[in-house]
Amino acid sequence: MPYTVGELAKQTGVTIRTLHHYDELGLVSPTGRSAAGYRLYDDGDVLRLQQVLFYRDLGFPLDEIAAVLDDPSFDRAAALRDQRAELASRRARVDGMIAAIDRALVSLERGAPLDDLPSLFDGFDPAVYADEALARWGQTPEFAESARRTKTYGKAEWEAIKRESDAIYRALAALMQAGAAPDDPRVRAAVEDHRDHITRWFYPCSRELHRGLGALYVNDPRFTANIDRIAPGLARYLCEAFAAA
Amino acid sequence: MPYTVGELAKQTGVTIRTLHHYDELGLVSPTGRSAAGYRLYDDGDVLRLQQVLFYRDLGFPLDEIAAVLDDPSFDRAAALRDQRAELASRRARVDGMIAAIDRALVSLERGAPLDDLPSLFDGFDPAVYADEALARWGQTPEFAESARRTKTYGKAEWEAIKRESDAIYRALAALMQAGAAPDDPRVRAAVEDHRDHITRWFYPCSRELHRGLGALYVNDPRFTANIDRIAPGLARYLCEAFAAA
DNA sequence: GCTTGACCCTCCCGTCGCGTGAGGCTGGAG
DNA sequence: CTCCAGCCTCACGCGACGGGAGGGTCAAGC
Repeated sequence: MPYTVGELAKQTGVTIRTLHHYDELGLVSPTGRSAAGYRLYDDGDVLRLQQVLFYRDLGFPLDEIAAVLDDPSFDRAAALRDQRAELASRRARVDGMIAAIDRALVSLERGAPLDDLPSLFDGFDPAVYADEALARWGQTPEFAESARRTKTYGKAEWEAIKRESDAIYRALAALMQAGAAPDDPRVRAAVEDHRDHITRWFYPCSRELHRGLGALYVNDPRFTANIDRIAPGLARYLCEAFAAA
Repeated sequence: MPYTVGELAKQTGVTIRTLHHYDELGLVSPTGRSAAGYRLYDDGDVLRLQQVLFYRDLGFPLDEIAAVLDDPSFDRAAALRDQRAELASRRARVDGMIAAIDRALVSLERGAPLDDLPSLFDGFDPAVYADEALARWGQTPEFAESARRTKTYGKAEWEAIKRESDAIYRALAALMQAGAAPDDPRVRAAVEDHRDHITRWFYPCSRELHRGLGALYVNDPRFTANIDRIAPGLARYLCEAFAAA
């Protein structure tokens, strides 16, 4: 005894529109049609639908569900593990947003009237930059200029600096992950962006100074950890890229 | 010194397309245009963009961002708390999916060849139903019929039963939350669906028996908790609705 | 003065999983 | 024969852009 869309919808808790959708995708197509064109689902179709809904409830996209179900040789366990990893990273992103909201709420309570203060450098205090510079470059004129200029920066500037550097790092991380060599022209361009960023915000940065900065990124675990948070191995890659420019 | 789209994109790490998008939404519109029609963003526009990106990174939808930024009297703290709650429920959903995947992986490892076994009743063993029925209805013929029939049910059937009952409960929860009275005709229809569901899967369920079931839902904390997981207060509402039918 | 290449513009279709109609047949009950 | 519930096929809409087509603009080098 075959089911019509309405009956099947009631049984499975999906809407009729969803059944239509799955039919036009070829994901769950009724075996038969009545003379008037009504969709008629038999028991096999119902089973198929339940399998689809099983994977859907696990967050799989519909095209992957089709792939899993239509290929008996598909490695289900691997698919589940992949999906688990995907969900885990989704959860991590949500956790990050929640943490950022909590930080914003705290600083709001502390009386900061602007709620756009940027929960800056999340966890990486700009003061660390200053300490680093002091320890390494001591009394160099570059440090003096940087200190003089950064002293005048407010929240807006630090926000801008962080966004800009993040953008550059992300671009370089993407190139790294795409397998671009450190002397690839696109990498060189991004490296120049970074040097320009340092020059505009901190001090005039020569290529030589820039190479030194690259060395710092791999030799100081605090810098390494912070940079590698964007992408594992990025600090080392930056060091090589800065040297190749 | 105003910025063009490309310059601003580099500074902020967004794409040019995103800037176009925000412009056509009126979310961040450049103050000026060059003679040739190029968008020219001044410092105020940049600030505005950074505020938008701040909220975007917290997961706010763009229309809410516009509302927050365009209304100075907007309660930012409340908006942040609301968004936090939204993210928390998103996180809970992802957690549920991950837990379901883990259960599926475990049963796959245990050698179950079908990966569509449904991680049934997540945490609510069907055996509980049996125990309940035994304690309450002892030797009634209804229990006998139910026991005889459910004995033959396999995974597929239990899956179907759960889906069907979930669908009915969700429909009733929606009606409850919409403020429908327990004797509302739509509620009556859904109640009949539920009674029919019991009759088809377990035992012939008269209206009287159904009322008894409703009482069980509020008097037994296990049932209450399980049902209220779908929506708080649903168990009580069901009891009233079953009585009003 | 002209070409080149990098930049900019405005449409406009595609994504993903359906929701939500519009406009029109069909099937069983009264 | 008439109702009304239920079915059908389009087809647009959402959210936040991605990406490309087709075409103007700007600074630099020849």
